[in-house]
Amino acid sequence: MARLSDVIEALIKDMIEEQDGRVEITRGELADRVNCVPSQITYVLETRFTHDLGYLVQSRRGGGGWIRIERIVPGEDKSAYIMHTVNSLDQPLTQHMADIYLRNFVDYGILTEREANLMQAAICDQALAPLPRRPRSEVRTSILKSMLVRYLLDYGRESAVAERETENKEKGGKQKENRK
Amino acid sequence: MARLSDVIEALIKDMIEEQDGRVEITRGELADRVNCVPSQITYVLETRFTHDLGYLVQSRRGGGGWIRIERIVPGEDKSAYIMHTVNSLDQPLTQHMADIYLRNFVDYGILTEREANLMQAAICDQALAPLPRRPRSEVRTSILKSMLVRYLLDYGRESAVAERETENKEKGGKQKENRK
DNA sequence: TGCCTTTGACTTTCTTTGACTTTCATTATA
DNA sequence: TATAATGAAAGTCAAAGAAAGTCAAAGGCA
Repeated sequence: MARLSDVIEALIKDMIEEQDGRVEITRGELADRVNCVPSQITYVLETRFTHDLGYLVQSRRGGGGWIRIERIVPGEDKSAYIMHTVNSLDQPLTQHMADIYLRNFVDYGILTEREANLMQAAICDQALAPLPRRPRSEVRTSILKSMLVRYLLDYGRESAVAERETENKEKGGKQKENRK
Repeated sequence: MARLSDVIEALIKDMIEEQDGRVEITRGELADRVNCVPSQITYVLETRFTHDLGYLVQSRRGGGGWIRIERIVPGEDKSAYIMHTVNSLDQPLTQHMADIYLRNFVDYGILTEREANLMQAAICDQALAPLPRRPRSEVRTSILKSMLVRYLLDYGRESAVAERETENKEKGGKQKENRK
């Protein structure tokens, strides 16, 4: 018998598929649809929509609150490389090690120097100075993963837009703004 | 959707933009336009138009009273705007507050959406999840500042390169490709 | 038996509302 | 003319509302 969590997972994935890689909905509404308590949604998001799997999850509390789940566009050239790194990252990272990863990305033409610099600024010792060493290296890993997935997400969208535009041009059709 | 506060925020920003960086209006009239109680305007001003975000809000009570909202830093000078933020930021930031800062940058064309997204990924709750709430907000401030400063550094370098290239062109000299 | 799942009571974060207070300009009054 | 009354603002603050988050206990299943 299908576990509830599996049903929720499938539902979310369907919605993501239908909606161009991104869902925004209230946790409560999602819970209503499958008749479960809201906290179960949280559980599913935490266990099945992780960075490693290429998802970003955000939320906002209070009136008008929501949860948002976004997924990278798989199958791009870059994405395999970056996701491979994301998946292999599971140990705490020193700044030095993180720098090496970033340098590699630049050397292989995956990231521009600017992009790498920005990421470096987020995970350098100075930025994380308020933290003791222990959680510092842990959170460094987490931040790096988050940024890499985000990068991929926007990168994928951009190429998708570019493709669509090329198609339109080929068809000689006129294009209209389709991003809100 | 349509959180009232968001509508009010957008409305005020539009008015500021149209009127060259400053609006003067009665709180009551603003409230009437969006059909809310006047104190909600106060709430929006307090949360979205603070000094740190680059605004100066003044008001006068009594008959003929008004509120005035003004951008502190002129819109054209991107680096001044970012520096203002870096300098005035020193309180711990919730993700929600950080998002407001980033959206402000995007609204004024200081960061592209992608750049803001990338920064957002570095300071979102999901990325900082390994941390307990207390140090989390503190380190968020620190990371954001670090990224903004780095952004400025590279931004400066880039405009310096652009300038140099212009100079070279003017001299008719040929230029070396030194940046992607 | 040990790991997932499921549940629900309780907490925290944001937003909206409204009753009450303070301040100011204008007008009326002594 | 000096003061008092009036009305028109904005300010304050706490309560109610609307979400999501947390966490530990209970339930299943390999």
